[in-house]
Amino acid sequence: MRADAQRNRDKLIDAATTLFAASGTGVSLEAVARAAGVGIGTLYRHFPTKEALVEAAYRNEVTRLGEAADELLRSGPADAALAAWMERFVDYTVAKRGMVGALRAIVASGADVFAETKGELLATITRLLDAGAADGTLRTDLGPEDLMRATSAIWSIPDDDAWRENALRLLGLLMDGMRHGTAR
Amino acid sequence: MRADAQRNRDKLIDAATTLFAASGTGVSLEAVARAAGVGIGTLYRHFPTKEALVEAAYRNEVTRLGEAADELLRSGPADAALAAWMERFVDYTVAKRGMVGALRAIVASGADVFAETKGELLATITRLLDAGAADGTLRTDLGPEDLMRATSAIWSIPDDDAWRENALRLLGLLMDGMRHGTAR
DNA sequence: ACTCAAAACGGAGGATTCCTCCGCTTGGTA
DNA sequence: TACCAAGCGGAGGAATCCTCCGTTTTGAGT
Repeated sequence: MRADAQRNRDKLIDAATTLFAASGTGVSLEAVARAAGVGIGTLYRHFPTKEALVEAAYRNEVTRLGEAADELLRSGPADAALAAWMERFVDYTVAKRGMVGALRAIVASGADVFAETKGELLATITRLLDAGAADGTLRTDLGPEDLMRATSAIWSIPDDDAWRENALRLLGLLMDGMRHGTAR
Repeated sequence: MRADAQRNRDKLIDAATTLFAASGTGVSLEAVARAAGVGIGTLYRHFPTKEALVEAAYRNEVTRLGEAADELLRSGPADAALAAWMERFVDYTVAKRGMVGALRAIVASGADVFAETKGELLATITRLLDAGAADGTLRTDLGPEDLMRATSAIWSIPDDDAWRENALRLLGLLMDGMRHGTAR
């Protein structure tokens, strides 16, 4: 890749991350290109579809969430780690509100769009669930996709002052089900 | 309202319900108008926005789901009624796959779009939860909105052959949390 | 340092979709 | 029947996603 191409690619990802976090992924691609200081054609050459740009913008952030899960697993039982990780997830979303639409799309994607980002998220949850199976603190009859989907319910909470509180209560329900479910 | 206006309104709702159920609400409004045999201007006079048409198309169906809940409450304890109602919800969604996008929008709507339909859904869940509080089979620290949002997670399940099975497993997790949660 | 082909650039414009406007037609009452 | 408010339909404005193609820039090889 040529040097200027790499520079423009980085500028595009930066601009997209900022704009998406601030105003959601409804932002027009022309606005992203303008903010990055490049033409619309350049944007489309680097990211053939809007989804590709969205995925690129959030890959890093998802990776960081995965690292946080590993750290939590090292310092306590799996159920506590899972609960704490969910809480971190909530706080992360509070900080980058516009990400909600993108995350929803990532989780909901059935086929191959967002496949890598989704896979990374699933791998993180799998590590948490495996640890729960090993130390016996979590039920074992639900897969990582089940939990990821259940967690995605927080994206449908309206965006008001009580958002964080509502999200935590919802995740508390899930944690109770995961800990005290009928099948261990 | 003039007779021809009423006729056209009904034709539009019929056409919209059919097309939305078959292909989702992504269908263009011109296609709906064409299927109803009216002009696009007529469609917009009756339903000023796309959302208004979507809401009109599904109001009836939501009412019917509410009646089903009352019937279930008459024939058993609240936790069983809630579980059975959720199952009915799943089967309903299987039948009208295109409705998913609309339901997601209804549940997620924070302000006033879809307010009536959402209110009807909430009233139904409230009746189920109140019954659970009365007979002691369900925890009481979660509100109807919490449960509705948690249930909405099934909309993010990819649309394949295992959809129903996946949805039921997810709702089973919720029911376990609702029955065996820490706070009663 | 220079050449030059390949690669990247940028913006005009095609296609689709939501929605508005306005001249024509029709239903229902006097 | 005669009238006119109400309803009708479709052309077209605006926003958005994405494509095409002539122009500019880069950097490897001499």
